[in-house]
Amino acid sequence: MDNELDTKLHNRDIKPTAMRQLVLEVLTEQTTAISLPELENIFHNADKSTLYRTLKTFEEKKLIHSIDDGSGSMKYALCQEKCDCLPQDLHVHFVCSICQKTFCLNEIPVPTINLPIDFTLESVNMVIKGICSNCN
Amino acid sequence: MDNELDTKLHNRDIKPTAMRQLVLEVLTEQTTAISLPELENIFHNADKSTLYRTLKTFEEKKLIHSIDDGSGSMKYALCQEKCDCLPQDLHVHFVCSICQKTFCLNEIPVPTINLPIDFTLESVNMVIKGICSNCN
DNA sequence: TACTATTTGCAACCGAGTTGCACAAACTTT
DNA sequence: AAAGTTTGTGCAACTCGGTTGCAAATAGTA
Repeated sequence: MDNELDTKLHNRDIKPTAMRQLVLEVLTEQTTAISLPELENIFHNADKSTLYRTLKTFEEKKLIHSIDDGSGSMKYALCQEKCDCLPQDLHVHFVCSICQKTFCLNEIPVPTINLPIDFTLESVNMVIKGICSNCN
Repeated sequence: MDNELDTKLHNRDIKPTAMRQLVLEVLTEQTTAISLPELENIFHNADKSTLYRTLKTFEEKKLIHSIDDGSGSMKYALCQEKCDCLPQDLHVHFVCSICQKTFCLNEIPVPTINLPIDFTLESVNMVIKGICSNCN
């Protein structure tokens, strides 16, 4: 017996505990990225460090990616199915200065940059701040 | 009597107190961006909140800009002479995963992004992580 | 000089993130 | 099934960057 969430977990080599299923379910429902404190509010009876470690595990296994949107708390969002979080997989993020929501602009890959000589690239965090379509 | 630092402060409408002159001097010496904790280490006898407020003032007056490089502490670096910190003034930043230093790539403006319909742009934070020329 | 505004220093606090440790649950091996 | 091992969870405590209130000090002004 293996629903869609369990499959996702299994595909990323994560054992499907109850906690993980619940967290993944919430993450799946979101249209915008979510933070650990927000997750704590949703699961107000769950333990902070368990949620924390759940996110860490998910991130390590590349089920989710983290976005430092400058809000003071890291945001997390589901990766695309075959994402490896390599530079070529990365997309631009957008944070709304009104509603504070953080969007994955999955259709917009991070632009290629010509780094100065002897600088090598590992990853890119590109966050655009502005006003989102809901608030505009 | 008005040295170069005082002129810089004056140009940005900041009263040149002793503390501010010292902090600006340190900022001017840096080739990479610096954080509040680092600044505290340099001025080990100065007060944290004074340094904090000094940076805030500098940033408000656009003498410096802040970079959220994902290290956990905000970094600060001098703005270009006529910078207004508008989107078209922004440049790419680079953080080295070995020496942890954060560089302003002043020659590299942040690329223009075509946002989805009804999204409006205010600012961009683009941080590239990799290995710098010193560590390569 | 007296008054007002600004800056500084101190202390205390907040909140996100993190860790150690003991207990619980799941999985292995016989 | 029992014993042993690995993995996950819950709790408490802590770190650290950032921030604020307030009073003392300093600078600027009438």
